[in-house]
Amino acid sequence: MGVALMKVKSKENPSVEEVVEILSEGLSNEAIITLFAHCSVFYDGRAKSELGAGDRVIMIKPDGTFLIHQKEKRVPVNWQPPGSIVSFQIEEGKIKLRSVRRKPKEILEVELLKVYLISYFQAEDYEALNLMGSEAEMADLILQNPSIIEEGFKALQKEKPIKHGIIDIYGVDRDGNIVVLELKRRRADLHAVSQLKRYVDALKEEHGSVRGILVAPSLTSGAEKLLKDLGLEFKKLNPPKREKARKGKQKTLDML
Amino acid sequence: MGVALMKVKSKENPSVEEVVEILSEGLSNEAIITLFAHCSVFYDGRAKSELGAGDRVIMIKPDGTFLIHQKEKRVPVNWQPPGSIVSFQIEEGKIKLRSVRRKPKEILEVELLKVYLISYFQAEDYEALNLMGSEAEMADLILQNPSIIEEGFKALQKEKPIKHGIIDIYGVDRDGNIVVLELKRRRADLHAVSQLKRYVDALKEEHGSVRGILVAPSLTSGAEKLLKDLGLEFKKLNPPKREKARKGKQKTLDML
DNA sequence: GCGTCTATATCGAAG
DNA sequence: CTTCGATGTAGACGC
Repeated sequence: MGVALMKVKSKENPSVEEVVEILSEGLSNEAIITLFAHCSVFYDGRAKSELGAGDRVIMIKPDGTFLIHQKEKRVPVNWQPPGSIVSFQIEEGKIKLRSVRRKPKEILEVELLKVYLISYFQAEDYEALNLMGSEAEMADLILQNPSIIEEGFKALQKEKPIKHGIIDIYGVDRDGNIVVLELKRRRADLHAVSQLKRYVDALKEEHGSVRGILVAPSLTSGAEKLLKDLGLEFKKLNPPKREKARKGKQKTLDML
Repeated sequence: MGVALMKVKSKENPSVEEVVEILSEGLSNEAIITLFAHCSVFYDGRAKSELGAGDRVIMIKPDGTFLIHQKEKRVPVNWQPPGSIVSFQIEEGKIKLRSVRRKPKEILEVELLKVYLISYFQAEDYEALNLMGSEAEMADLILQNPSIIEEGFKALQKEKPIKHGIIDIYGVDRDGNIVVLELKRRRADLHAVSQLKRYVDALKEEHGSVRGILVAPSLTSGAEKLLKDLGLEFKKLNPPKREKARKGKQKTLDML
């Protein structure tokens, strides 16, 4: 017995039975389910939280993602990541949604006090994001054109694992000194300087003189001071916004 | 002329005119608007991205938050943060949503090729999340009971600003040595050790011997090695999951 | 699986 | 406003 394959289904002010029906259908159809509901939320896992009753938007994705959004902020107030298992039960005439993550063990429970809208969407999507301006692209730019850093710079290795961490770019300058580059796609802060220092210190245990260069569009005031105190250097570089080869799944003949 | 104040409104497979109507109503009503739509997305700002046509869920919050979710992953594929200004226009019979952030200048554009569902929700919510198990609670625990760290430890200051950064907890041990605590609510990594090292180094410029203790439930293998190499210490401590005083806005008589 | 690191990170607190 | 550090960070990539 197959469930009707509808692209979209929705119901305003549904009864408990209708919520159960649409929820079940959405889950078995691998649809994205959204609810507008008055609800309270409980979470226990890496931390623990309680959220008293209020109106929220709930989204359940076919990959197990579970999101609860309040009317403000970019981030969900509570959530469960992909791979979580969602289920529901009825207690005293109210629906309780439950999402469980196995490792680490985390449980999210939503008590639906009133559902204003339930809907699902059988989304088809074969496209992936093409993002330009990442740190990876800064690295590509430097590897293709090392003199951007300084005349005579030669890049020897990318993502070189060392004793305590992984160096973004490892190379030598015109005088043969070892050079460590730490790249940041945005304004670099104290954290970035400490990271560079850690790499430089690790290499200094083996080589004599090691230069450390922080490559970023700019520095915070504190980063600039610390960099100077530690004898490290700064090279201004903006991340390039270049088109990349398409990575997303393409609709091919095989899929039809 | 006032717009009818409905808590929820929705329309499946709406016409362009109906999308415009519900969108306008939702925006002026300070509602959360969601769309199920086949769309393509363009973003330019701190980075730049393109996303070819596919089915997504779009959410627009009254605070300006703009989210575009694909059917997988916990995070939105594109977004705009709170404070952004949303608008729309019609081009060749298609609706184009546009969200602009002023600083940094960022633009998000969504071309709606087909809308399967549009809905809005006049959400009322006066509750804030009560989260237990944060780093702040570890700090409270230590300040209330310093011997948790070791016999004779005395905490002198919390969040002490120093030359390069801010120390979580600053104190002295039974022998009068300066002690720096760096707290982590989860397994501590290389970054945490580098951070502690930065604070210890800064204090060493003024005081003679300074002890650094990383306080966390556990350490990564690399963090343990680096900690030992740097002569720093580890104290195992789990973040407590304690109830906190309510912080959320409460419905009070004044509001009625 | 763990370890390491990036992110259009977002968010909040403090100066 | 900027700086700084936490986050139930999530996600990716390597081993």
